Amino acid sequence: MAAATAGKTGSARTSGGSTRTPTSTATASGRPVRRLVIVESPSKARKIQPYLGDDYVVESSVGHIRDLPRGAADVPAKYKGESWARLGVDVDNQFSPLYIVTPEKKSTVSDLREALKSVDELLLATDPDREGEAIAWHLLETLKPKVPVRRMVFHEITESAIRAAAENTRELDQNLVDAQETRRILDRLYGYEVSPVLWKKVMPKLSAGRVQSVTTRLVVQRERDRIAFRSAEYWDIAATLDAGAEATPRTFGARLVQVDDARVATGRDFDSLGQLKKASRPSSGDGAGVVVLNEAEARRLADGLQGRDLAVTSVESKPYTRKPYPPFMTSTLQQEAGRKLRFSSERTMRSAQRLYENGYITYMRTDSTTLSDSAIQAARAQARELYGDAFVADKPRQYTRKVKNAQEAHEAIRPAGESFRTPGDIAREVDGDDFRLYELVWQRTIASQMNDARGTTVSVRIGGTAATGESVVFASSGRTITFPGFLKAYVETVDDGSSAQADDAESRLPELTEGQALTAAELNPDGHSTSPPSRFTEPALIKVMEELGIGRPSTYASTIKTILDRGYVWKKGSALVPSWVAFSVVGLMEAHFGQLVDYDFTAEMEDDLDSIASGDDSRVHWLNGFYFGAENRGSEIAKAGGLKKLVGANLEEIDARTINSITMFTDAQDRDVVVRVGRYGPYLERIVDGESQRANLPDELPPDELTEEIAEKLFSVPQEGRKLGTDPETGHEVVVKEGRFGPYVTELLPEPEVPEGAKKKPAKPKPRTGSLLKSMSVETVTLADALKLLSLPRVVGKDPESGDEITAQNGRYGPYLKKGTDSRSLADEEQLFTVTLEEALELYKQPKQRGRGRGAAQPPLRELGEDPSTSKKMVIKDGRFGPYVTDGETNASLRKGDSVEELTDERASELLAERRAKAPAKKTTTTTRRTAAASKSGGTSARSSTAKKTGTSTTKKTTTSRARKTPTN
DNA sequence: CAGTGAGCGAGCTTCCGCTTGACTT
Repeated sequence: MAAATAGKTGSARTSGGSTRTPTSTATASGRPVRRLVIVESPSKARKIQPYLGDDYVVESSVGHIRDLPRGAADVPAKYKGESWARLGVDVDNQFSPLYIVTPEKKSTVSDLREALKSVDELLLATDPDREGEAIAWHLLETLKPKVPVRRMVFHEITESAIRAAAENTRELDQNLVDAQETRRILDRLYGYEVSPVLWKKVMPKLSAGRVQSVTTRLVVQRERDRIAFRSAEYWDIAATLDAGAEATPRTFGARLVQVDDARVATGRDFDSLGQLKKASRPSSGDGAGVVVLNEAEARRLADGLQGRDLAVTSVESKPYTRKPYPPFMTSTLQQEAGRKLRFSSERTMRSAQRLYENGYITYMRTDSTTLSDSAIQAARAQARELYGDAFVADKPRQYTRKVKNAQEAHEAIRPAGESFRTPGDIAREVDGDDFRLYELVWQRTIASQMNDARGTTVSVRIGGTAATGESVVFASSGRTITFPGFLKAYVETVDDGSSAQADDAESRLPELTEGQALTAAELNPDGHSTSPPSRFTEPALIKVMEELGIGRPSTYASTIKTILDRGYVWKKGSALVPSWVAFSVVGLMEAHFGQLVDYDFTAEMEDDLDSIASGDDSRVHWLNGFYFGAENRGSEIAKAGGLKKLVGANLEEIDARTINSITMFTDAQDRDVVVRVGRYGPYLERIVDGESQRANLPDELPPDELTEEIAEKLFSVPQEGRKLGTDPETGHEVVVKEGRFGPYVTELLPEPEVPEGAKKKPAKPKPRTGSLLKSMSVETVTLADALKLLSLPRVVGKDPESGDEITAQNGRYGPYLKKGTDSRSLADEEQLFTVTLEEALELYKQPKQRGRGRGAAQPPLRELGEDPSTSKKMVIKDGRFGPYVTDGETNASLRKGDSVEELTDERASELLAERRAKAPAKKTTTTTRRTAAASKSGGTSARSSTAKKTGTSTTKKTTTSRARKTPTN
């Protein structure tokens, strides 16, 4: 049963009005009080049960049990006709949400109801965070318990903590529940209002959302930076200096850092576009500034320094200490498993889930780095045992963190238990991914309780004067680690493509003193070029998501899966590359929904949710601002007039053609080279002599590799398809191609010879073409198939009465016969080649019929009874769009979940009633209205705006903007 | 991105977060 509630009632109070705390231990009859405890996770329930004993029954909700309906199919009949049914939120009535028990949770809910029957009290022990509070409230609303209810919270799963939590319960925090509900509704409104804009303007089935859209934007922006990047070259001198025979090591490396008063530029002086940063330019007033050496200068200097005296001008020694890293939380685990083990975040989470369920590690979806006291003791004990006292930190280390949106409902991820099993201990039980991940968690946890690594860093500067007069300074630094501390147990891996040094890397310098003379064993001019910012890997992207506070531990992996599934991003090795569609979508969002893809949007939302949780703001007030707008307060989107207005205005204003055109650069003739995102994938276009020139873009070409050079190459490749062979009759080559209307075969005609003295080129003859039949595919079509297709239309014969020729051909709506302007559909494609004149004439004898099968009317799939409301006989028929029920006047498609065999008369009647409610007008008016609507949406759709037909039906704005654009194209 | 003649039941796609099995290949 779908439990629907529109809006909250006063029943959201716990303990049924009772205020007794702590709860009593016995019933009036003297029997011990039995309590049902509901947690979120089944394995947590198993773990807690023994701590609480026989008077408690511990069950789990397995996450959320109710949610907004996913789509129309989930909406209970009662609300189907409502204007807000699509959203599942009654925006005009206090944003009342419609909650239904999630289909897969129905059995969980009935199990919980059953368990509730035998207890005297209910303890809602869901996680101590916003979502957990909401789950508790949903349980209360759904189970409607008759017994007292209390909220139980704990942050640690130990016997004492659990027992204490059971004794110190509280009431449900309605404000916190409100904050969660606000978050849920905001996400629904954002996702379900903005996604349809993308369907109309870019492509069907695309999606937008608070988390995925910003994440996609990050990847697109990085690619844009890479495209804009221009590599810069800078030089310095790498010297090998000799400290004399006594020194160890005798020689060491140093680099030129200064010439006269100017600092020699290094990679850090260049920005993300590869250009010298403003602050580093000589004109910035920063002393004598920075000098970028070129090759000639570097060589000249190196030559001028040959054999010159060098001397140590300063030696600076500083202690090096490095603190251990905090224990893992979800994001850092995914990052390190990605870097060290090369696991995708999904693979990491799958493995972690197994380890958790089998009792090897603590809960794996957490944003906390906190360890329980017993875990700290266990880690210290094990570190002591393995590495000795000196390696264990003097005092227990606790890692608190203040990170955006942290809810900290769980512990850090660590080995489970009061004492840890070493990887060796579990090697027999666990292998593969799970073993390697456990080892990682174990090492990191142990290391977190160990001592700092200590050592020394030494910075040396060496001066000299070149024969040509310049004074130069070389620099060198060394790091020695005298006490490795935690590094002995665990070293974090450095990101791919990062210039950072691992924490345990050492480099030794000899003992040097100020004034000490040195000689240069080698002076090598050294050229460098700046490199573009590297692409995101999954771990790197998750790190940024976490820093921006977008997404939650339970969703990092699934968000990445979503943007992969939608085709916004694809993987090249471990790098994430944005698709051209992503460029279109992000471009649209930035231009028209800028507030929604602002990197700070979630952070601001979290602040606002906090004020709802603290009671300073209300759910309805906030949502009103977000959806309907508010002038003086609230988010940027509220000031912009609210989401609803924005979506409406943008549907009219956004020009699909502009959105789906990504101008890359201008070619040598100053023509814009544009990537167009079309229905059949992206292609390149430019206007040459007033004509559009197009080229296919290879699927595997990352946007930043589309250089001018490559573009020229692509343009020069003829639009060729797969060659099938040569037509023996004409000698023309036959190819199969993907076209605007799907796959087709065509012949390649030889270039016509231009007769001498001819002023104009002769008109090009048109090649024969033919769409593939349904039974054929681009991959498997043969030359024989192609020749058959090219032989169409086939002359079937002449109508003896009129003398008109009857032909069989393949058209827009499939195979058909044509006689003048009169046509008849053929039942199957094979008939194109086999139908005889007699059969054709037989077909023409029958009047043109709609919905006909092979001449006879299609029998219904199933007969139903009479519609109780109209007393009309109902039948189920099969149509173009699948089975539908009809009473002769109204037709209604069967929905998801309806089956032809099991459809009841009641359900059929309901479907018909719904259909009637939607289109109450009479036939004629319905037709005109539908036509109008169709041409309107056609005018704004990406697909049609590129097709010729819509020229007349495009909106004024589209037309003007296209007209304006034409000259530049 | 090829160009080829109808008339007609469309309905669905999509969000973020919280949790695991029960399905089939």
